[in-house]
Amino acid sequence: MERVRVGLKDVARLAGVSVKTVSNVVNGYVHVTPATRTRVEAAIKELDYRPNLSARNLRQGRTGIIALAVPELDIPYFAELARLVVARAEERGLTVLIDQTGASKEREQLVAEGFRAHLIDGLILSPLALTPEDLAARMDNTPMVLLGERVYEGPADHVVVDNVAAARKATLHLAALGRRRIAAIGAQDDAAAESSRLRLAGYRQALREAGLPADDRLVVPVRDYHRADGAHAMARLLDSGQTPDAVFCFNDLLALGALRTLLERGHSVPGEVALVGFDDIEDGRYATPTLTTISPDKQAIAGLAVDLLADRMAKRVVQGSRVEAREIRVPYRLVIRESTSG
Amino acid sequence: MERVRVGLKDVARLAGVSVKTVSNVVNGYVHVTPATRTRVEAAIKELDYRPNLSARNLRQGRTGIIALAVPELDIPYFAELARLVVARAEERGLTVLIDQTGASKEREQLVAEGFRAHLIDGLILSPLALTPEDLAARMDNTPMVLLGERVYEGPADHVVVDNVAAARKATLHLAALGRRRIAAIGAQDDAAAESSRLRLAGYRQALREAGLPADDRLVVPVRDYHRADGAHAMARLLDSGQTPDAVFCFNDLLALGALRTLLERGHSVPGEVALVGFDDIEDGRYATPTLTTISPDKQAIAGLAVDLLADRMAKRVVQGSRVEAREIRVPYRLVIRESTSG
DNA sequence: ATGAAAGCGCTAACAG
DNA sequence: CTGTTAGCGCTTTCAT
Repeated sequence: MERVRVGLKDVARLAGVSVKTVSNVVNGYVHVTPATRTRVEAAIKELDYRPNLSARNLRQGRTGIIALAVPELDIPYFAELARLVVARAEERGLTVLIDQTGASKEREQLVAEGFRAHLIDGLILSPLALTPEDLAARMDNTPMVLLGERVYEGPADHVVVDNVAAARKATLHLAALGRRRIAAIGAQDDAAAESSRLRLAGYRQALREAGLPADDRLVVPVRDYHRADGAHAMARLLDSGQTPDAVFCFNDLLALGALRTLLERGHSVPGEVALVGFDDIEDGRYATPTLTTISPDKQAIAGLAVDLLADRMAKRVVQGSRVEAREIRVPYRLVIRESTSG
Repeated sequence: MERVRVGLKDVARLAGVSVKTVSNVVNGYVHVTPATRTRVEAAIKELDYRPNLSARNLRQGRTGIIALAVPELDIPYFAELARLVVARAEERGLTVLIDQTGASKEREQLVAEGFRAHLIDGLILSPLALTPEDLAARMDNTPMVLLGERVYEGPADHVVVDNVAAARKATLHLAALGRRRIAAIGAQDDAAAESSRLRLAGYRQALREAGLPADDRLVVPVRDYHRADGAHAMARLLDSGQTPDAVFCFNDLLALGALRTLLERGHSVPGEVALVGFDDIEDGRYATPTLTTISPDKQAIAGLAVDLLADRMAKRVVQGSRVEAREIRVPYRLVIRESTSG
């Protein structure tokens, strides 16, 4: 038994009205007699009619779909963000489609250049490999909101956390504990690695303020921001003989990896080495010791990203794309847990 | 400066050919003179033409979009699955849109009943709250693939792991270590909680085989499968005076929560209490001690789900929806780590 | 308050 | 190998 394709026309016929009237009912217009409305609604239910979105989209020139482009969905920070973005979008009647860039410059560029043109109305992008120049040179004019530090002056909104200030705060916390040899894990050579650069700056600034010497042997570069990178970085640091008494890791995954290496080798945390991360992912709250970390307001990040994007999408319809780029700073907190206070 | 809406017609005019020819080029048809092709391609680049997907979809009756419905994106198991599904779908030219059901029956039903009708061509659903009856009563006939144990005989494919056998294997592993008081964390009252029911069955079967008494005080129910639930369940177990010498947790998050509680209270793992989880999420590989777990082949789950779905979508076009429901069993392994072998 | 008809951009017959 | 044309299902003037 094959379900029949049912359209507005069929509903109209059954209800004995015109297509326009059915459309009005479906779209909740006001000027419809209650009687007519009831009749139409009955017909809709009877036929199990569902509007064809493709047709509606074609007609209206929009789809109600936005894309969220993140490096990878199973990086907890982005998974948490994605959950919040999807939830907020839903509240606003928007559907979210996910693009995974793998932090590859090519994929990020593809996404930014709108390879989903005509399918999405807007884009939330977490650029990792794209340089400010790349972004400034963007041709596509689909509304876009960028997540992460501001790196670009084009007509795109940014939702940012003050990475320098947050990294400084994390490092000062370690210094205040009396730690003198504070290492940093998470430096990246890559020119595009904005947040790495900024967190490093905050770390160095804090050392200066605390009157501690900046020892480059305590700054460990990583390839990626995964647990494995943190574990390897920590191992390299220990192997080099540069045992620190504290480590600021540029994200929680690095910190969890580093923690693993430390415990594996019999170092006590925070006894011998104190540890701070960045992101406040749930893992850190259940690690042993629990992880001190910088906690950005993810709810705000996701909510604002969707709101800004929706606003820009609306504006675009009315007045082209001539809207000032806005930058919104989101609050963060230092959450002190056992890895610095056990 | 407003970008002009450019369509096939414009490209055709510029290239001096008909729309059909442009369409042929765009869709990579064979019968096009190289010369013509080049000319058309030049025009496309010149105008920065992008096909309007809504129009194409409307015409073809499909969208190339599939939905992945999971309880929540930041549950690591589902995040890992989502990453793999999105990646595999992309390989097949499909776009994935995410629905978060929050394991709510209402939301799951909405998704299964096709509230995205005409927007998606197919659906991959991980049902948590839906009962077999709910699913059997499904009206919508969008192709669907179910993830998890088979609970339903309708025309939907299933990608499953043998929960009973896997749980049995995990429990037998603990018994083989000489543990006698093996607890289980993760029972659920909910009638819809298939995998909980099955894992519990496997656990009990293993106890019987190992000649161990089944003590219901060692079976701890939970509300959800999050870290917090595991932590609380373990606390309740310890508080009840029923200290076990091993615990089989029905997923890794429960195990990580339980681990936290054990360490917090000074119990050694695996010394006093050995621990096994289920899912093999990355967290478990970096916990201290690292977590022994059942590792389902997630790559296979995601890949097969997409493949089965794509196959069913193709078949539907050809021959309606008359295809046997298929059930595919995916392999799993017991991965022994420190939490049972330290 | 409702109806009639045009057309969004594309693909697929059907011609040639 | 390429051109012409008819809709896909919907919203939206413009009438009534």
